[in-house]
Amino acid sequence: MTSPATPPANPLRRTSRSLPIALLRARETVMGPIRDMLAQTPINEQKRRVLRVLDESGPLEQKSIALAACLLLPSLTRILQAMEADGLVSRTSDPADRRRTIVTITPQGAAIIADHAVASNAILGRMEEAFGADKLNLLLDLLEDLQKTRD
Amino acid sequence: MTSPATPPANPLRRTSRSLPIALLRARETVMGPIRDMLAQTPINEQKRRVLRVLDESGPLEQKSIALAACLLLPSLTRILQAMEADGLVSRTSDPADRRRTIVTITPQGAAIIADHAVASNAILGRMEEAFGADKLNLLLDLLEDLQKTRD
DNA sequence: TATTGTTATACTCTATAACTATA
DNA sequence: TATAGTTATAGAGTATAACAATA
Repeated sequence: MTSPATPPANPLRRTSRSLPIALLRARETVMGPIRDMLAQTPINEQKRRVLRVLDESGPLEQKSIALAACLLLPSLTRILQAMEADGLVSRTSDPADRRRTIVTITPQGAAIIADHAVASNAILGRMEEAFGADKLNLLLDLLEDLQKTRD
Repeated sequence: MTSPATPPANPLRRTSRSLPIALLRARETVMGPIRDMLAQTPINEQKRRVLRVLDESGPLEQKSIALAACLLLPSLTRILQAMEADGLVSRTSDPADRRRTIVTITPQGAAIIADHAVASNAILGRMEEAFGADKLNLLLDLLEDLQKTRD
């Protein structure tokens, strides 16, 4: 006998089929070489996400940055204070709605992201080779779709 | 004109096509309702991962738990001490190699996981409905494949 | 009255190194 | 000499609430 006569009424999925766990494991796999790269630069994962978002979208209010970079506003406040002190971003209050703070990436901040691009693309290239470019694109399509269900 | 005549030499992918960022955003999307569920139970995300892994695999040494649950060994040490004090797991040293500690889920630990199953499966059911069961399975297949590239 | 962002606080995980016990 | 796990420590993110300024 290798299994009970009656399975549990509400069995949980195997952890490899649990989306939260599978996403986390996949992210750890992917982040390994990227963490090695970041260790040689003056920013960490969170600051890199903030710079990537600003570099892509242009100046943004903090609430939008928090959503796009997956950070809570109190965390982002502290991170941006450090980044502003380091000259990576600048902040001005929005003249149209002075509750809002508009954050802009500085040339120094953009330079760090540009410096990462070579190493970053090399890491992705190796991953495409190991995993398959078609599968990688399909995976990114599905992840993008999934994000759209976030209201 | 909507784009510069010559793009940067090493442009970075859009953040929605950056695998680390896309995986993180997808995970945040998925974890929303699961965090609501966990808030009503006596365990947090990390402890739930540990219990899920032990419930699935049976007794394991800590190094294997750390890998499967995406936790560092020092973090796991502290988490398991709390979980043992709460009666969710038990630990014994491996007689075959006394450096190793074998961790086993207790009936109380298994009961917590079983209690989660109904709510957890309901959450996944809603996600299947919003996202599509076929796409979800394809996504899980790809994530499982990606994990295999982790050596 | 609601929203944006800041501050404060307690908790927890991360990351690294040093250490113990065992092999 | 290498490995499994623990301890120590510094740093940082998480989560929540309370608060200020603005709309």
